[in-house]
Amino acid sequence: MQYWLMKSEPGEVSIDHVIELPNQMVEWFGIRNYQARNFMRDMMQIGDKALFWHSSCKEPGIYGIVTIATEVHPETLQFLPDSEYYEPKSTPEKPLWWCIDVKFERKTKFISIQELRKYPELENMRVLQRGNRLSITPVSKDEWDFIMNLMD
DNA sequence: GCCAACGTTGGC
DNA sequence: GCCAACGTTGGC
Repeated sequence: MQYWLMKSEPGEVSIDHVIELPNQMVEWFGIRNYQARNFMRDMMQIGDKALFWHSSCKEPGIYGIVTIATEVHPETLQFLPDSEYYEPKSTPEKPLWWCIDVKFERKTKFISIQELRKYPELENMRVLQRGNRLSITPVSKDEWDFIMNLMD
């Protein structure tokens, strides 16, 4: 099993929004970055766990935990001409963008990015690196365990 | 709203 | 296939 960190703008999909959805699941739509796509398409497996991060908001940081709940599948919005995520180059026969669905596991104590930066144990976390713009990043088991302890 | 960092695009 | 220009991300 692998661990991940997944960013979402709370104005689009917040952890509280996921709780309200059927089965508490949501397609991880709208990813238009190849590295992030490849993580989902090639590396994620059902049962992997991810830190749910709110970005582009007043208090960026970790708000909850979700699990990877489906196999990888073509992302739906790329085929919808009216969607802001429409991708004319993509076809159902040869989809360009792939994603998984995540399922709500639990809300956690909020841990801000400033707090995460305090710990030398977490200094290599991808999300904390200067200039990081990747919305899906791997988290090591050590980092994961350390963060779980912070939440107790 | 600024801007650093980095990804993408497209002319050559 | 190089690389300048441009666009996007996202913390601050």
